[in-house]
Amino acid sequence: MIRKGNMIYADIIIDISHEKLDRTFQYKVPDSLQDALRPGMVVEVPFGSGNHIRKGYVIGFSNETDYEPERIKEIKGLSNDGETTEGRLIGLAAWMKEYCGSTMIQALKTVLPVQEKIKAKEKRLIILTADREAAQTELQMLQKGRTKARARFLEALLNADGVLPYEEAGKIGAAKAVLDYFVQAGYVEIGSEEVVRTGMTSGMEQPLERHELTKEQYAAACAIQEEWSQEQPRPVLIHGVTGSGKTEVYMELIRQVLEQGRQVIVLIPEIALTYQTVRRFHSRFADKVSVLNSRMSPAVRYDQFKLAAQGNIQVMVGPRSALFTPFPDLGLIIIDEEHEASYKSENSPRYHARETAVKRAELEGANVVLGSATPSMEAYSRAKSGEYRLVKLESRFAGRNLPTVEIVDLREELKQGNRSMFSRKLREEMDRCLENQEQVMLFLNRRGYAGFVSCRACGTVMKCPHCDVSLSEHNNGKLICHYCGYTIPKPKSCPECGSPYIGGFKAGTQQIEQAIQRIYPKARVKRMDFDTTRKKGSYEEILSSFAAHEADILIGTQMIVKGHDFPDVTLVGVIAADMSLNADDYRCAERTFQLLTQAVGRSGRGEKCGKALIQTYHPAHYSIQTAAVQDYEAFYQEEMGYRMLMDYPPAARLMAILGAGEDEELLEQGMQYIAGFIHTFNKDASLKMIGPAPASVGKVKDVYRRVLYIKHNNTSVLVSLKNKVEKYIEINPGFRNMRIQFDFS
DNA sequence: AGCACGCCGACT
DNA sequence: GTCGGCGTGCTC
Repeated sequence: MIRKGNMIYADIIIDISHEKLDRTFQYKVPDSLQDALRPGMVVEVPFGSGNHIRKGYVIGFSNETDYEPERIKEIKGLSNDGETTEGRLIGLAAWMKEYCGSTMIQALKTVLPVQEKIKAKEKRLIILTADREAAQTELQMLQKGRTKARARFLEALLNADGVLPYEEAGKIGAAKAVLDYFVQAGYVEIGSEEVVRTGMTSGMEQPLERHELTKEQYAAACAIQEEWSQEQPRPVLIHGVTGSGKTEVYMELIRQVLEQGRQVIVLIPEIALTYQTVRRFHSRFADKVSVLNSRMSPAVRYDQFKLAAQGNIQVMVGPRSALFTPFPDLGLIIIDEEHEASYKSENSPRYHARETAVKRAELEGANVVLGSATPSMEAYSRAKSGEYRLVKLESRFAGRNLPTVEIVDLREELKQGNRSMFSRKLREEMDRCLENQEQVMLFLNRRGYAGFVSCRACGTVMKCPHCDVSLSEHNNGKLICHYCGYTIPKPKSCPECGSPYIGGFKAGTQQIEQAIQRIYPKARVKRMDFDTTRKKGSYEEILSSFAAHEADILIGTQMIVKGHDFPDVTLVGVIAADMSLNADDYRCAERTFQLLTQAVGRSGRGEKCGKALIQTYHPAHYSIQTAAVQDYEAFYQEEMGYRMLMDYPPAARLMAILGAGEDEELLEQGMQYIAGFIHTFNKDASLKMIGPAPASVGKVKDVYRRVLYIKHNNTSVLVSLKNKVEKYIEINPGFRNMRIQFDFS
């Protein structure tokens, strides 16, 4: 945050330990601190009627106040412990507020471990120190007198054998004053007992196993070290084909950082947080490692963070939120499978772990290493421009060859009269596999699926002429673009070839399962999707039972293509590559490429050679063609051309303004007003505005959603525009009954 | 969390 | 009346 001139007041958060104090207070900035004070700094301020000196965190500045100016106190000075981990995290929150478009409170709640009702991290106890007889006599005295609260309290304490949890005192109606009386009189003491709620660490001790790095892995580690020795080390992107052993390189880097006495955060996609991944880290770094996952209660999570802050662990492995582990001397942040969509937060602040990690590393003098077999367009374009350092791992483990990939044209199948979900080629291959007692995986890439309409004869997909994304079919029989709002009625026949076989794409895992069971009644089939994995642990269960060859065919969505090696799988069938290819957003080609590359890589991981079949109506599409031959570079070039042509990220920056409200008309009006307001800042027409349009999920629980997109090649232009819109919304009461959020990509 | 304020019951 | 314990609510 940049300060313009002298600021009179600073917004300060007092000690974040209590929910009630979870708001900002304004303090005067003394002249002596005018230049030095920055958001994230820790200061000492007088607080409350007793003017007790407390720690506060500076989160922003202003020149105005709603409070009576004469009652505003002055900051006493900088806290002597100056920079703290917490303070730096608050600096990160300030950045998130600015660049991800959220309120400061939302950003703080994301970044700081202390919130919700954390059951006293340190359990406080009231301990009776006087002997019981004296206490008994005192109790009788109190009961005779009018000191009811004191009597009540002492009685409870005696009944509890002289030890009472601190919270109990409040429950039985004994205020602080009552307690103080007894402490003063020497009857009781307030003691504490450390109660550490452990995560999941026991029973995993294993001997340290150390793998020798291959030549290539060693070279990669050296290249990264070389980058780190630079004056200003850049983030490193490891582009390593599947099976090239990125994890081994991570392990080596972690070892080096730990040796320097610094700590490491390892982010992995939620879906990959399996027992096996975790064990890998455990077997290498033993009790230095702790693991976070989103199923953990806030209390357990809090304890994990505390262990980290106290230096009891040095490596934290976890999903997106593990990024905020409060290590005192963070040395390295690793983000594995950097392209994964789960690294982007769905709630405000809608931060991306990659960008946020780079920022945190910058604030704390740490390094960042990203890894992927199919890097995101964002990361790879930065690596190309030199903003990131690119390191490649190109060879696979010996004996593991690429499976042969075949693309099946579903339009041909229709011409030949085959209207089932499985092409003749796929049937043939499945027959062969099952006969040889090998396993089959059938993959349905439904991610981002939103009901596109296509022609089954020629493959034509109904697209928006302005945004070049697929139109989505709505209940009212109309086709809508979720970027600009363009709407047309659903055509009765294909506008290209006139075929009447035009319609929505309907295939689910259940239908596939039923069809398979009809064709292969003897085959043992497992299905894996949201329904079958809802129960805790069932995800692991299905995968390990399939790995143990307890089933012949596994049908599933993207969950089945991550992690886990299945040595007996020799055939992977992608039922309809078009499902992810024709999603209604600009990233669908990228996602399809990533999913197909991963799916193909599942086949032939054992000794036998593997095969993969991709069924599609668009056999010539570049993401399918390049995925089939695993040519990332070719894909990137094509895709980047499209992004540049259409001004989509990373070629330009895209800010989405998301509106939600119960009244559809008011919401539409409000969004139009915002569009009009933005228009006044666009005299030079450098901003490209599209929409407002109904959001992808247009209505959730009777709340309507609209979205407005703004494109510009400069992030800071969009950020300052966001700030203007925020003010505009705050001033105009018409926006009271709708919620506005921002999302940058 | 800590402090003041104001309510209410008992005792001068 | 007035003293003092005890619950409530505010703190820039």
